[in-house]
This record gives sequence, structure tokens and C-alpha cells, in this order.
Amino acid sequence: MEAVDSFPHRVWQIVAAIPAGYVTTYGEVARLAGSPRAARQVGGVLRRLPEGSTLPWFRVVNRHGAISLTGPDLQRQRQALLADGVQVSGNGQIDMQKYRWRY
DNA sequence: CACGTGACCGATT
DNA sequence: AAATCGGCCACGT
Repeated sequence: MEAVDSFPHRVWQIVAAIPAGYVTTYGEVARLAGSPRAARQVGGVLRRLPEGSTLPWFRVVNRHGAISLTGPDLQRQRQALLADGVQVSGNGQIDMQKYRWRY
């Protein structure tokens, strides 16, 4: 069994705590998880989520406030955020001043 | 054990 | 302001 304090587990806990209507960054999740330089790994964990996961992975974007996914995946994340009440431009840009989650 | 990889980031052009 | 360059570190192979 996987230890409850493994990196993926911590990432899941943190992402689960992001309230609807807000977003945060990979780097911020990494810091809260205790590995400030492991932002890439946060992306890696979210990429490997099981198919029907309820985790709000779409509330995590890059430091520019842009969606890092490309093509159809970008649009999928954009739609999820719009449904969440977050304004997202066609190319996946979000106003962080307005929507950034303050822990 | 030694690479290669990547939903990233900060500093530096 | 935008692109480039190293560095980072958890995971596969």
C-alpha cells in the first residue's frame, strides 16, 4: 500500500481543498506539498489521475495564469473552469488577480 | 543504479 | 514584454 504522506497523496489533498470559482498554480501546490521545486511533478500527478476522479484538477494552472494543456485537453479544462464560474479566454488565459486562490 | 521525461519555475537575455 | 536557459525532482525503464 502507498504511504498516506506520499507526494501524490499530499497533492491530492491540497487540490481537493481549492474552492470552486478559484484557481492556483502548480508551483503553489508544490510549495504547500512541501517540495517547492517539484512543480513539474504536480503536473505529473494530475496527469495520472484515474479516469473518473472527482478531484478538481482543472483548478490548477501555470504561473502565468494560463492552461498548460494543449488541443482538446485545453478546451476540456477551459469548459470545466467556465462551468465553475471562472472566466477563461479562448486561448486559456485566466485573470489571476481576480481568481487566484489565497491559502 | 543511470538515464530520459515532463499538465513547471525563476532568472536572465 | 516575450523568449530562452538551466535547474528541479518524482517516476518509468
